[in-house]
Amino acid sequence: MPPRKRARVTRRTSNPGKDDDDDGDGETISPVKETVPKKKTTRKAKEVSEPPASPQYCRWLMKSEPESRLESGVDMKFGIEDLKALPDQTDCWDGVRNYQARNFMRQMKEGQVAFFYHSNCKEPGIAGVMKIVKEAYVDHTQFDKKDVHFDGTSKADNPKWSMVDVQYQRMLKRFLPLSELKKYHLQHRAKSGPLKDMALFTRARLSVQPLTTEEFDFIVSLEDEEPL
DNA sequence: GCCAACGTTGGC
DNA sequence: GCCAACGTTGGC
Repeated sequence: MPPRKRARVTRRTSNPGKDDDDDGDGETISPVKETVPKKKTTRKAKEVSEPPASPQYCRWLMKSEPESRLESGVDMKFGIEDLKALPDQTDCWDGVRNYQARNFMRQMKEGQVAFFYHSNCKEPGIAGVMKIVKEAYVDHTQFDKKDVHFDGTSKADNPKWSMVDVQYQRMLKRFLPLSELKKYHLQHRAKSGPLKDMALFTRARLSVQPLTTEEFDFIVSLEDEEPL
């Protein structure tokens, strides 16, 4: 991994008390309902604790700030151009300090794709596409006292935070501004369309969020449309 | 720079 | 376990 990483997104040092909530990702967004096979006397508790029956997503959206902003003296800037400029155009997505976002990263599988979203900037929106090239592993910055995202409550034998590696794939043919996505979202909410429940609007502050394939495909199709 | 939305903390 | 205070995210 590259030398100096700026962080992205959610920081927050949490505390020992309530940590680990495994993974469930409490969600309200679940597209798929799961019927729990409760019956059966023959089967005992299946394996240990179940991997929570969460719907499995395979498309993602990840936010990062493309413009300079100092946080504790450290520049948080990391836009898609910065990812593209790295060796192998690959980087680890460190610094996520929000349980829901972390849990989504833990669900990511190698080869899946994610939108690179530019947040907290002049023109927020989706800039391009990247690919997950390494599944969730320990985010080392939680143990680095010098890092902005150091978390003193995380223990080496039970690390709290994870990250994945992402690789630049391509820019979108045109930048898709949040304002445009929002128009579609409102339209689709009124008439029912693919973006009616998009997490970008229903869970505004989530820095790592899932997309259904319908949402993803619709958004990609906008590349060839005139700006709304 | 403002501030609404919302996650986290911690007293009780 | 409730909930008020607090801190952060991120659009505008």
